Amino acid sequence: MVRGKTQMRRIENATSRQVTFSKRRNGLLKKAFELSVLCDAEIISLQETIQRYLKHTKDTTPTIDKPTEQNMQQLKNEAASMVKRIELLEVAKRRLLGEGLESCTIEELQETEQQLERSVSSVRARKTQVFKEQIQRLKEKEKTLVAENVRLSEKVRVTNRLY
Amino acid sequence: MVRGKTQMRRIENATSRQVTFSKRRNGLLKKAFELSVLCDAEIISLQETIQRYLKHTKDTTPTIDKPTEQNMQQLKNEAASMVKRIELLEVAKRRLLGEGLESCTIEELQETEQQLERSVSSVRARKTQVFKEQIQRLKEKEKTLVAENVRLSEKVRVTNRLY
DNA sequence: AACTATTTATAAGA
DNA sequence: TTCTTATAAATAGTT
Repeated sequence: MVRGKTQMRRIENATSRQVTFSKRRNGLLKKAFELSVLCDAEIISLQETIQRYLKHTKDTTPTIDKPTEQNMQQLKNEAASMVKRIELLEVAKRRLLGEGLESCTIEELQETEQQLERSVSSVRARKTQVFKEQIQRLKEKEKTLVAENVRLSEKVRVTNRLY
Repeated sequence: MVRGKTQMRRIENATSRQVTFSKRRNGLLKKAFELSVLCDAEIISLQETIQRYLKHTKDTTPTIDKPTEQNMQQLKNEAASMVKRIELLEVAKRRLLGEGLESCTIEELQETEQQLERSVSSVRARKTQVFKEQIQRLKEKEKTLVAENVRLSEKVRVTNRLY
């Protein structure tokens, strides 16, 4: 975040990690406190705040208009599954970022490695394609420009003959 | 905190308060997540992190379980940010899987390629480490077995001398 | 929802 | 750990 944007990945050096943790924790606590002062009515309690963070159902929930215990419960259940989904996605993403590998078996590591190799291939193939398309466009442009030049040259020659 | 430092006290205007709450909460969650990524060993999980920090927020009575229109609306609002988060995670994951690259710019492709290369390196490094540990364990086992063999051989020799 | 002028947070260094 | 400082990030008020 400073002196050249840091990568959003696990800090490998244990000391730096501890220092960063300490600093950022202080920052986070400060901001949480500020939020509680500025908006106190909105921060209801620890648990609720977390639940709020965890909410949602797209349109799987047919517009619940009546605020009943049952509807509230349903929303909360859906929230729970959303959370689970987010956690799974985060784990998968982290693995693809090459993080949190300590808990992987050799088989999982192999599989991840192979997947990453496939991914790299796809990305490179796409890059090549994009470049080729760009070159193609440039060549076509060149062709029309050359044609235009020929046309203009001819015009100039004709004009010169007239004078 | 901008355009003339704001006072650190409850925002009286309900609309402003709601807006500020929403903005700052997003900031807080983002920072909590960053902390969890940067210092993962120190942080158990995103949720716990948030819990930990929001513990310090004012504990004005939980109106939480009462099914009021307001609470329902809150739940629905929170839903939106969850969905957004899931969508972002899915996009990120797909990209790391080498899918859905059509919409990427060359720069994005380059960045993804580099990230994938870093990931592959991490995975391979971890594999190497696991193998080395395994070999180390086997060598130690070997050593104890050899020692045991020596001991047994000696015993046999002594025994043979007796008869 | 976006913008932007400022404030705030913070990474690295001392 | 604490302080400093250059720079990145957050955000209050505005549009």
